[in-house]
Amino acid sequence: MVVTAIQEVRPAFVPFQEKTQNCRNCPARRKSVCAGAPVDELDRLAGFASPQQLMAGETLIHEGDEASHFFTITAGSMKIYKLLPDGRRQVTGFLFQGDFLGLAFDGSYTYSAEALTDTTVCRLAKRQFENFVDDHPAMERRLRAMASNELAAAQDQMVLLGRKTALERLASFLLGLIRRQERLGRDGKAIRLTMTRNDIADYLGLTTETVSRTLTGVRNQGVIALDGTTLVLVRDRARIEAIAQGSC
Amino acid sequence: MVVTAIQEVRPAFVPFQEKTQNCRNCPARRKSVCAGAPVDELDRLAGFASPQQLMAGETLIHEGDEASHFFTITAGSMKIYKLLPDGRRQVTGFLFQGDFLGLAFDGSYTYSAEALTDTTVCRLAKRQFENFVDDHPAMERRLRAMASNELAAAQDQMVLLGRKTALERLASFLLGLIRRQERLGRDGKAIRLTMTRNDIADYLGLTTETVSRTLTGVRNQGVIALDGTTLVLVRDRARIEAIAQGSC
DNA sequence: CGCCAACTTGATAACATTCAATGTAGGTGG
DNA sequence: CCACCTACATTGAATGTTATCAAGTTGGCG
Repeated sequence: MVVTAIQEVRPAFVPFQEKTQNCRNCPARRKSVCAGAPVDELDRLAGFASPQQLMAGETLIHEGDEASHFFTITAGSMKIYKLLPDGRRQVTGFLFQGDFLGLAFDGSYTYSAEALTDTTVCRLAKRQFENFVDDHPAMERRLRAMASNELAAAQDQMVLLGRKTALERLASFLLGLIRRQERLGRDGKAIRLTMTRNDIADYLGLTTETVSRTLTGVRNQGVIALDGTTLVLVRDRARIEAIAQGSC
Repeated sequence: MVVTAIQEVRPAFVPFQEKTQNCRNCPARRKSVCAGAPVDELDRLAGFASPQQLMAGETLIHEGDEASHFFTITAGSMKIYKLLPDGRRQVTGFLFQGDFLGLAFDGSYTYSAEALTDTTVCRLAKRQFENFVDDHPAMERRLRAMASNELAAAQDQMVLLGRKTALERLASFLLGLIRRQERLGRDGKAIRLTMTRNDIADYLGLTTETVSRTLTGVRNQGVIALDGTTLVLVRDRARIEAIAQGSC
């Protein structure tokens, strides 16, 4: 039953087939920056927007590359990350439907982005998109709101990385996934992890081994159950919240 | 000689005396969000802007309080931080002239802000400021640009907190101060630390002791020299950059 | 059915924290 | 003006959480 619900989250990959993007039918429009565009301007928007399919594991942008496009995630999930010269990696976020890539740069991308699952993004020509935004204050406002929200989330993540224990980090991470799922109208009782333990580790500033051990720990305490390695069943949400806050 | 230059950075505290704010003369205008306001609208802006003086150590906003105002730093320096219930603290940023407080919230402040030195801020009534911004696209654009820059900086800080060693964190921190000073047109050979070791520790996700030890370490290696506890003399900037990147 | 990547588990080691004591500087009052 | 007081900073020793190194195990997929 629960499993059935989850399978719906991960449908067989059916990419957009249309060659010309039609923004009116876009499943992500209301969630994305495009919700700020008036309906009668959607065709102009479609003029410089094109869908792009990514297979799981495919890289969309490389940190440092010249930024010629913005992107909105239409379907699927991605991770964004930064690398140190010696290969140490910090995942700065996991992105889902409606999320925007490219808010922060000055000519070149400041992070790399890779698809976690099969993903569809909407590719927006930078120059034309910027002109469009200049003509639509509601869009500009929405971009700022999105940037502000991301900034607040980034500050929460700084608290996590700077001051929380491994257990608290993992609980905070799970809670974030639960809340996101609830925001999207689904219940937060079962969470499908679309990223590897290594991705989670690089997001939480830990190692794969510590993530694995900590996950086993909370499972043994009955806070969660695991069905396979990717399906987390939430048994005691209140406990997760308490741990995440550090009141434990 | 160097000390003389530094003393100019920290003049005796002479607050604005004017009761009515005059945005035209504002020393921070060109650096701040207000640079996006047309000159002939500065008087309207001044109508809901009032200067406020803070003594070193004074708290301007408390995380969680209802947000009724935005602020721009006119002179001085502040720290912004978040607390966990048990008192663990993460400093999410140090703010200086021209910086804006309040980019990210939804009714209430998401962080606390405290003056490091005697500081003057420009207090902006939230509602009226928002209306003003709605009427001035250039201001909206500037707010977004500022949010984007802060977001990029926040992502850099995530890399620091999640993946760098104590030594690398300290070098990154010093480099940030050096670069900011250079951006402001002064040379980066001497840096006055306006924050305590504890503030630095809470910014870098370390303890006071580790910051102190690490600082002593780089001093003993000749990378920097210390004059008292607050004046850092940069001896080997290239080395600091190399360490900060992790190539060491 | 078997392979390979991902995951888990265990033993050891390291870096940073914690606890503790001492040192130093700026500010206040006698 | 100096001594004292309090904050802040430094240094040392012991501890601990997480990383590292090293096997094994699982499970998804051809």
